[in-house]
Amino acid sequence: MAQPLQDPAPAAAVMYSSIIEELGRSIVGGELGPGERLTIEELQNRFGVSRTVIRDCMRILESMNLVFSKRRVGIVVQSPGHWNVYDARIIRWRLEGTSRARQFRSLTELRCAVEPLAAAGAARHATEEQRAAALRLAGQLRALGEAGRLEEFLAVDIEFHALLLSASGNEMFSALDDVVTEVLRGRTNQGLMPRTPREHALASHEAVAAAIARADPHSAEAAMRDLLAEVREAIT
Amino acid sequence: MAQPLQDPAPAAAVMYSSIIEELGRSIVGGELGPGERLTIEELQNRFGVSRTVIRDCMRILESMNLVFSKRRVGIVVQSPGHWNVYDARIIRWRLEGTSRARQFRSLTELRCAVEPLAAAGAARHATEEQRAAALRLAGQLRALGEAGRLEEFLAVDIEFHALLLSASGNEMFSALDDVVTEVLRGRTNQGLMPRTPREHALASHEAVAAAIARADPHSAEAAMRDLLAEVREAIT
DNA sequence: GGTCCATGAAAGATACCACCTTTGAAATGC
DNA sequence: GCATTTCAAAGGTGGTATCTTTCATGGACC
Repeated sequence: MAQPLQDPAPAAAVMYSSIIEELGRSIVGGELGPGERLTIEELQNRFGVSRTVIRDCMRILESMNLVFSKRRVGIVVQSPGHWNVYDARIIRWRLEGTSRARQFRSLTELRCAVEPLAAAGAARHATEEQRAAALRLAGQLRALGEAGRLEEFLAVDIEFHALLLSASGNEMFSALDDVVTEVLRGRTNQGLMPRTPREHALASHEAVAAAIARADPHSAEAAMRDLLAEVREAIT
Repeated sequence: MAQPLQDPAPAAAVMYSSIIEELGRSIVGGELGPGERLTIEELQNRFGVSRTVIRDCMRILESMNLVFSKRRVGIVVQSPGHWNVYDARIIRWRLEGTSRARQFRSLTELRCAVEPLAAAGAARHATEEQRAAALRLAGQLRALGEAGRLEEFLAVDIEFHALLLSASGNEMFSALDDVVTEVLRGRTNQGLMPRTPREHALASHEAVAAAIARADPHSAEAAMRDLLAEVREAIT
């Protein structure tokens, strides 16, 4: 049974994923502009794969509204206005490319819009466990923040916000947890965060958690708005 | 060449779209529960099409995270938590099915979250034409509202809100115009709207438009929040 | 006899190929 | 300038090959 091939890299996990990545990035990055045409045959040659694989890729790109295909014409790149900008892959590609700053700003603004209502929702709908968890996480945030342990602080912060979104009782909100995670992570990595979290931030996290714990939607919403105030100022 | 076949084409515009519709609806509607398995062969027989078509469909459903496929296992239905709930088709299917009420509530809440910030954004970024259009539409709303012409009122209302979203300068917001349209239309059709729009609604539309016209983000946001207040009360 | 791991077989997705059909843009003809 | 023809490219079919995962079988060891 000697496993001669220990090769841990099945690499070609799925053939098309790498093609999707490359084409998606080119479109989102703007190297392939709206109206530009591709053909299946051309892509076959370019990537050295069969028609089937290219077709699969086109179906996927089509369902993200990055392209559409017409007979006799080929595959046409769509203009940005048509893209499914909530698709996780498109969000990722935009954050990787030259439009990072703009995308980051959009996501931050979206977060600022959604989180206050998510907090109110959590105050209404959270389970007992979730309310307890919110208090616990807010406590950890203070401890880690005052100790200046930034990385752990970030991890708990992400957990805290994800908890609120999922407790909000609104699946459209919980689906945004990746967005919020990305924004929080980006803020820390870009050095937009103070060396040690401000007292104000710690206090408002605690206020949000407390309001959720005592099922007080109005206070939860207000506290979250307060928490986000400085974030909003930074982007406007 | 005599076209013997005038056949008005059995609608099957594109083959797979109807299959996607049917399967998507079953999954979203819950007839196909999470973990349930399908195979390509079985679907081939069921719909009487070739493997290629089924594969194309699976690629699309997969990219919406409604299913995932594994070798030797088949195609497995994903649990609702994984779905791309911002995909226009999924939103539509959910609104058609038994989960309509819940989905409607979620979308309304999302709208309430986003529109105030969109209004603020519009006050900052709108073009001169857009500012003028906002004022004009608000004026039309008053006229139509006072005249009790509900259908035209709805159409202009939809146009007004779509304008704000697209003028907001945030593509994540503008991508939600379908959502807002759907919510507005639903409110009217479900008889949630008063016979003639309330004075308060007319006045706050005007206030939003005026704030945008004079590039006053804070007032625009506040006026929009005021406009949405009664909507929010209705869903909580 | 019961538990555990190796082995093999089978099921079903992934991938490639060759070929036919349909569509609609563009060239051509009147 | 309109109708007709042409034809390139996508849509669709079905066959074959490959690969991965599961599941059942069977032997070894406790």
